[in-house]
Amino acid sequence: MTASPSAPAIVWFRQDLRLADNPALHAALKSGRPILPVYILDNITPGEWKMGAASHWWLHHSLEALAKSLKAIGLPLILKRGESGSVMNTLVKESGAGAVYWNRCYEPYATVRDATIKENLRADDIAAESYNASLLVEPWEVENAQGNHFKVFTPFWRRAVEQLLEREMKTFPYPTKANAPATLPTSDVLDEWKLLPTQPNWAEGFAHWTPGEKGAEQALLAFTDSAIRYYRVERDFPAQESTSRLSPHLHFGEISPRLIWKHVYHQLDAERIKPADAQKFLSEVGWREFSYSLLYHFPALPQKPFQEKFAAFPWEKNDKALLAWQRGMTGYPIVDAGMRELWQTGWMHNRVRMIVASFLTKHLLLPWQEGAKWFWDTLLDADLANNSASWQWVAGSGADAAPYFRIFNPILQGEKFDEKGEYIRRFVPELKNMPKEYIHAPWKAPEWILKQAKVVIGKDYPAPIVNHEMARDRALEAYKNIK
DNA sequence: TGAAATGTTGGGGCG
DNA sequence: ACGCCCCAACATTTC
Repeated sequence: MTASPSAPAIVWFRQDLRLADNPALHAALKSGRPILPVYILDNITPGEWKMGAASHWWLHHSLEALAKSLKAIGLPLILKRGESGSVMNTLVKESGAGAVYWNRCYEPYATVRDATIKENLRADDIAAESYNASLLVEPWEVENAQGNHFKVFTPFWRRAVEQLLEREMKTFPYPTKANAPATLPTSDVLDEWKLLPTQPNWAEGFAHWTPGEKGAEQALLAFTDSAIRYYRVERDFPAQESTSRLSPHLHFGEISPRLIWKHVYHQLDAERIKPADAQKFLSEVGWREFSYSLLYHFPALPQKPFQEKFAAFPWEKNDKALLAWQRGMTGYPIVDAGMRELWQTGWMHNRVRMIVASFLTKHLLLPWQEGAKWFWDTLLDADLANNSASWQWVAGSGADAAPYFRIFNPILQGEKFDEKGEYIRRFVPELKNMPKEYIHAPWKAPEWILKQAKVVIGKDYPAPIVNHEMARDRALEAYKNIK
């Protein structure tokens, strides 16, 4: 049986929680059918990569924002929970839908899941179409001369930019009005999903974020209006607010990378920013594209080392050390500040992410997968492609990765990038009175300095859980096993 | 998008 | 004036 043209079109929202430049929504509008927007909370299909606690917090607020925006153009948002395929099946039957549109997800479990759903829908004569809303280039579009996917970032991005400049970048306008079906399926109540923490409310420190499409747009405008000018130089200093902070918005698809690209070029054409500044920022967006390409071509990226030889690396197991790292109690102030920033704010500055990741994998010799899991649960911008690719990058096992022997010295990194210790003082308050000369290695401070700063090492602030020189030698020794 | 070890150079102290 | 040593300062190599 073929559904009538007046049968509703379901728009299945996933990681595209926006109305602007939303191809699936646009397709539904174009179809002329009544539109039924749906979000399915699927904590079954993703297996071990089901959404983490911090992401749940963001999702709650983002869905609230999405529902509000949809309402303003005349549409509801139907919330359902369960395994995507069977929920969709029920929804289609209940609503008598004639079409289902969605924007692609690229996680391995999602591509498999969505292919099956599409096949089943079409077998029932229901139109099913998917679109690209999340990436500047599809992961399969960027190939080298041999027709393979790139394993090095620079040539990848060069090729991608060439392609992007060759073609017109199409974006879809923000819709003004839409029609909903006369009868609606029942919706879950968002609050009953209990996505927000209650006791203890560990999300207090998340308050400065504004999830949702409007918050994303504000963040983009604020950044491209001024901070992008200093981004190239200042992005490495965690005490400054010089990065875009767009990552969670991008992950949830509250902003389209195409609109980011267009907006940066617009600023460039108006000569409000310099080409080098625009390029630097866009190349960071490019790393996201590169990560998606890697995950697409190497679906085991979240579990297995991209470079096979790392399968034999002698990682250790040490729950006590892992816990100290997670809690920001390693005794290395720059590491601890980062881990506490993560816990308190749901985000960590990129420079510090590299430092803490290097510390986990090289100073503690703990597997990068452990770090990836912790980030997955605590980051508001937790994104399977970015998270997996970046952890492998630091660990040395990834594509175009930092060589394993590039071991960060947490003291030097602190001195270089948080010279005055502002960032450390913000997140490690027990060191707030330490003079900058000793704040990066407080255990080396003379007795009278410690006394004056009211710090007893091992009591107020932990002694270093490993000795840097010893750890460095040990890491290099371990590396010899796989060289 | 490192750090440490090793090598080289050149100025100054000093016999 | 000269050679020698010391050691920053910088460069190169290695991990």
